[in-house]
Amino acid sequence: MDAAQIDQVRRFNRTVTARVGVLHDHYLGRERPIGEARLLWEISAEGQDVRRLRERLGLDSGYVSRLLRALEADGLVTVEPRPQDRRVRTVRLTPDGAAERELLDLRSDELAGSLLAPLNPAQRTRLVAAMAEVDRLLTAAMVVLDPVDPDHPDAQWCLRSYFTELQERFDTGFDPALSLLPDAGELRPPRGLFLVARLHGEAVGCAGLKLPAGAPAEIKRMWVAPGARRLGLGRRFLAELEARAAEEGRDLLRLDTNKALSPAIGLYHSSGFQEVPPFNDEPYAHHWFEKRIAPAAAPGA
Amino acid sequence: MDAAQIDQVRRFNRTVTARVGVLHDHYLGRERPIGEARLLWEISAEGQDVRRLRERLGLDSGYVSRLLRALEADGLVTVEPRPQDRRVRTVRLTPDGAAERELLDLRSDELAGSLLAPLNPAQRTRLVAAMAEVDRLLTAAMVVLDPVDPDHPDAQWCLRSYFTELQERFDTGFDPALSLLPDAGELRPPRGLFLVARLHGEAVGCAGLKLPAGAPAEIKRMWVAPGARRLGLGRRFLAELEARAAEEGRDLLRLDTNKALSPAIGLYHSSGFQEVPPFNDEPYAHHWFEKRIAPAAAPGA
DNA sequence: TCCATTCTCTGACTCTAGTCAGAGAATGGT
DNA sequence: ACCATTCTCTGACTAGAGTCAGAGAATGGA
Repeated sequence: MDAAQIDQVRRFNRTVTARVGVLHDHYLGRERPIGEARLLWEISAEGQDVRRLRERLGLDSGYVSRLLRALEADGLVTVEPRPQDRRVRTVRLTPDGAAERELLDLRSDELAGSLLAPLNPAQRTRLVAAMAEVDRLLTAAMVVLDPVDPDHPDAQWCLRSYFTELQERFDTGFDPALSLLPDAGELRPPRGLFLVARLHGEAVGCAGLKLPAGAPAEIKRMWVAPGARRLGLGRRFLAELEARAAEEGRDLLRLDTNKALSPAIGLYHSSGFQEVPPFNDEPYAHHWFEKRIAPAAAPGA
Repeated sequence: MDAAQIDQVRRFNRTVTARVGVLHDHYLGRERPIGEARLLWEISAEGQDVRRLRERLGLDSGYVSRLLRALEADGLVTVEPRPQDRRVRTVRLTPDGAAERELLDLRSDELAGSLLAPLNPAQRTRLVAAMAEVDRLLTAAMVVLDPVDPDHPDAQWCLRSYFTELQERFDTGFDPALSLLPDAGELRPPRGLFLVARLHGEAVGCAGLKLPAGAPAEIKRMWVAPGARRLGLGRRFLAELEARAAEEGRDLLRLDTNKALSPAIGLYHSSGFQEVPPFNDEPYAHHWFEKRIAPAAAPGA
């Protein structure tokens, strides 16, 4: 990360906060405080728990409560206890609220239009393309990888999605019972670990690492949600697992994969993995890879 | 401007205001109200007129005054009347103020770093490039073209800069006395017009149009400040002047230029101008261009 | 059944941001 | 010398954003 890059990012921040940020608030908050507008914006059609709203917007509970009271008074939302747990309250848009949200969407369109309007068509095309790129990469930068227990709901959700996808993509289908499944203990310290990738707190991918005694470290169950692909997440998982295996003093990383997963195969190749003869009897595997890695001492913190 | 473009811009706005906007304020405003921080940020080392600060930030004069009082009380700035015009007051950073600004810069670097940190080098390079593009195009979109009197200070400043630049770039040097200079009256309605381009209220370019009776319309003194180049401003000037000449019922636009101004020559070619034999005796001209345009009725408003 | 915990809400604040009207000093043109 | 204009500042506001402490209802577990 060199100084010129930092510099460009700074210039970008300046232009963009000046232009987009200010306008955004201005457009959105025309006849409504932006606190209320932001809240309205976050309430989806099916309703949201107050708790979740607070988390997403990072606001004080008292403040959110007050904002909700204001929206309720305007007849834009209803707030009701959730039947299963009456402490938690769920916010829903009324028809009026939905209409108001619609209006915010319209404003958002206007803002977008005002950014493009002064440009000629060629410039517009280039601006939109560059924005898409920035959007994609900033989104990628917002993804966090957390080690979790394989039994954690997020982990379980990822694994279920993973299996469903394999079932669809393998021409033979996929039956977990026939596969060499590591039991959860193998993907939990000290025998391994399991990472979940999250975007805005929502799970969007997973990857497991087996660290068997007396055998090479092995990557298992790497999956990225369709909506989070093309963000370099697979590569990031590989790098992270490699670093962690290295910290454990391992010098070899391996994995197996199915021929149907061609993007993954490309990823392994371009990440320094070499194809090797089968090292296990996984019935769904067609390719086996390994990569020499540099073992490192565990870091201080 | 199609719906897909609008949509992408909206997605961008959301990601960016969520990520950059919020962080920006957060980083910048750690121990100081962001109003003050923004102001501090805008005061350059040589000092700024209060008026200019107000314009750049788009704030109420009373508000700015109050903010300045606060910064002054903290010993970060001094405010003194400008000797030539004691109504205007100039703000200057004290050493403490410069240190504080330094700190803001550091914060800004941290923010930039935090955006890049989770990415791999290839992604960083792409992000930075895309940001530069967005930055450039949004900046371009912020430039406004205003018709002004050729005696207006902004126009005069542009013309002086223009002559200085010609002096440097022509291998013969440039002496305005030898050139075919239109007098100011020729670039002022009804005999012509003069446009100034402004970015954040600051002049960044100019272009004049002669509309002589019984002769083709002629573009004169088109210049773009070095800091505002590569924003498509030259092309925009040409388009604007063409439209205005058309409104006046003209069907031919012409101009002359010096061989040293190769980017301009490229621009003329790519904007539909054809090189023609000399139509005047301008001693500094090597190339003469003209373009047929479609005369139009003057618009209602 | 009791008790710690979770979740939301209310009241009572503080601080920023920003607006508006008008005063007062300088200036430029006549 | 006068007057309209320009520029900055002050006073008097409004309203939005956000914090903090604590009350009260539900819940889950011992």
